[in-house]
Amino acid sequence: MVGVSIGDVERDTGLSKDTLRVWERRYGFPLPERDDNGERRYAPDQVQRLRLIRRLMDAGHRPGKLMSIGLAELEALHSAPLIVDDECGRVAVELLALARLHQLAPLRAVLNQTLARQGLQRFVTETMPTVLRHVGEAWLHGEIGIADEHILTEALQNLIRSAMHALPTQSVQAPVVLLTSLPEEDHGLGLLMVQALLESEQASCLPLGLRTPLVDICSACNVVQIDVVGISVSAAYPPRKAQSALKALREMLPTEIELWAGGAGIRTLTNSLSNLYATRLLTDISDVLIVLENWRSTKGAK
Amino acid sequence: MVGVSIGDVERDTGLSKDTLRVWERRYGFPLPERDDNGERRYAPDQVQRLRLIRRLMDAGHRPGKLMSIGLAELEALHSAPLIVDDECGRVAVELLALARLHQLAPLRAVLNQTLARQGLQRFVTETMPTVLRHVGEAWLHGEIGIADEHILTEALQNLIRSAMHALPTQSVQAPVVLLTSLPEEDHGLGLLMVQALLESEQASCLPLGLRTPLVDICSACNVVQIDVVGISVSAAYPPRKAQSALKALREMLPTEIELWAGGAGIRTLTNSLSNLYATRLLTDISDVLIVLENWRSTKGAK
DNA sequence: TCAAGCACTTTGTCTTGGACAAAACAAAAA
DNA sequence: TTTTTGTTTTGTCCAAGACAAAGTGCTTGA
Repeated sequence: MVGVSIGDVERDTGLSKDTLRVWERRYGFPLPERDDNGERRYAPDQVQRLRLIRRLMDAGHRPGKLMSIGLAELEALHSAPLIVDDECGRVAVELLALARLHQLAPLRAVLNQTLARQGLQRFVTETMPTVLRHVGEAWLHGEIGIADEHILTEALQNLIRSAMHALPTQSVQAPVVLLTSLPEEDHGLGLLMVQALLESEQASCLPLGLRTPLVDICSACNVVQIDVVGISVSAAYPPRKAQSALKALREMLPTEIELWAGGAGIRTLTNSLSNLYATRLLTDISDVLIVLENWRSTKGAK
Repeated sequence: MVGVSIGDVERDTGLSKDTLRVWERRYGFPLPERDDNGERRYAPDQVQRLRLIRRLMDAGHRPGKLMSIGLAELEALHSAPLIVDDECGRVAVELLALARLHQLAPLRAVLNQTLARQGLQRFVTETMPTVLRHVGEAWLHGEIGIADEHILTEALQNLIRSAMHALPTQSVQAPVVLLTSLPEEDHGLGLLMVQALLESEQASCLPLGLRTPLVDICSACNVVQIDVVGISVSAAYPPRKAQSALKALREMLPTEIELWAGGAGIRTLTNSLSNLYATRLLTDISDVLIVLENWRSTKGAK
C-alpha cells in the first residue's frame, strides 16, 4: 500500500491529525487515498507540499489562501532569493556540497579556515545565517536529506562550542545573561550563536536550554545574580503567543533586569512590545553586540 | 480555571490525545475535571502520575495493570534503588545540588576534575550513566525543574565534546562507524557517549544525528566507506518497532557492514535478533569497547 | 524440555461531524 | 496614529465506535 498514515504526516510536518482532517473537510486539501480499512494514505508529493505550506505559514501566510493556489505560486511566495556570489554564499554552497558527500574531514577543514579568516563574531553574524538559510531552502526543495542537514549543523555546533571553549576565561564579568527559549520553542542553534557573541565580549552566560517555563526563568533570577534575560523566538512561534508570553515575563521579572528578545519570530511584533520598560527587541543577530555595548555604557558604569 | 488541557498533557507526557481519552473510557483514569465548555482539565498531580506511568510503561509494564494500583505500589515498581555511597553516586549527588543552585562555574570544575581523575572512558561508562539516572529520578519526583536538568546535560555535553576535540587527531582509522538513531527516536546523549568511546580508541565516527530514515542510512553507506552502522534505541522506543526496523535495516545493508545496536531499548529483545548475520546487540555502554576490540581482531587484520 | 502454532485479550490509532473559542483581519471611532 | 468593535478564519476538542497490531498464554508437536 503506497503512502503514509495520518500519524506519520503529523510527525513529519508538525500539523496535528485534527488539523489535517479539518483542512481536508474545509479546503479539499490534502485529499489522501484510503486503504482497505478506510484510513487515509498520504502520497509523498502531498506530504512534500504540506511541508512547503507549513513553512510558508511560519512566514506569516494563512492556510485559506495557500490551499487555493498552485504549486508554482507557492514556490514563488518565497521572498528573498539566495545570494551566492559573495563570500558567505560561496562558503555556504561549498559546505552544502561537502555535507551531501559526507566528507566530514574536508567539511571541518573549510569551517575551521573560514572561522580563522573571519573571526568568531563575523562568522556568527554573517556566515552562519547564510549557511542556515541555504540549508533550509535545500531541505525544502528535497535537494538534501535530513542526514546531510544533521552533518552540517552538528559540525557547526561543534565548531562554535570549541571556539567558545578556547576563549580566554576570565572571572565573572557583567552582564550575566540568562539565555533560553519560551515553552514549546525548539530552535536552539540561535541561542548558541548569541552565547558565542556574548562570550566573545566577555559577558557571562547562563544557558538554560530550551522550553523553560516562565516561572523557572524567574526563580533562576532569584537563585543567582542575573542582569539580563535573553529569549529566542523562532519564526515558527505564533506571534500572538510570543507577545503575551514576553509581556508576562516582563511583569514577573524585577525591573532592574533587562529583557532582550531576538530571533526571526520577533520581526512581526516590534511595535507594541518595544515600549515596555527595559525591553530590547533584536531583529538581527548582530544587534546583540549593540545592546551589549549599550548596556555597558549605562548600567555597567554604576 | 485550574488544570491544563489535553493538548498540554500530550506535549508533557508524550501520550496522545486519543490514548488519554481511551484510557479514561476504559480504565477510569485519568479522570479530569471539565471546564465551562465541557473540556478536560487535568490537575497537576494527575499529570505527575501520568509521567510516572509513562516511565513504567517504557520499562515494560502494561497500562491495564498500572491503572488499577495505588501510588505507593507504582513507586515500588521502580526496581533498582539509587546507589549513593560509591564514587559515581557521590559525584552525581554533588552535581545535582550544584545544578539546582545554578552554580555553573563550580559545576564545570567538578566535571573537569572528575574527568581528569577517571579518564574519558571510565567517565563515560560509569559516571555518566549514574548521573543521568539520578537526574531522571529527581525529575520524576519533581525534585528538580527542567531548567536544572538542562544546565546539567548541557555541561555534560560540552565536557564530552571538548574532550573529544582534545583527542589526538589521526588520519582516518578503521573501523568507520556511522552513528544515528531510528526514526521517531530522540535521545541523543547516548550516541554522543558512544562516539566518545569510539574516538578515544581512534575509530572514526560519522554521526548522522537523530531520526535518520533507513534509506538515508543506506545511501550514506554508498556515498562513503562505512564499516559499521551503530544504532541507539532508548527504553521509550516500542520494542516491536525496534525489532522490525533493525531487521529491515540489516537486510538493506551490504553484508560486509556490521550492525551494532545499543541502548536501554535493546534489553527486551535480545533473542530473535542476535542470530542475524553480522549484528551485535550492546546491552551496556561498555560493550562498545568489547565489540570494537572484537571487530579489529577479526576484520581489521585482513 | 523446548520451539512453534493458534486463540484470546489488551491496547493504540483511526474514523465521523459537530461545536466553539481564540486568533487574525478589517473597518470604524477616538 | 492608536484603540475599539465586529466579522471571518482557523485550530482544538468532543463522542462512541471500529479494527488491526501487539502482547499473552495455552496447546501441540518434536
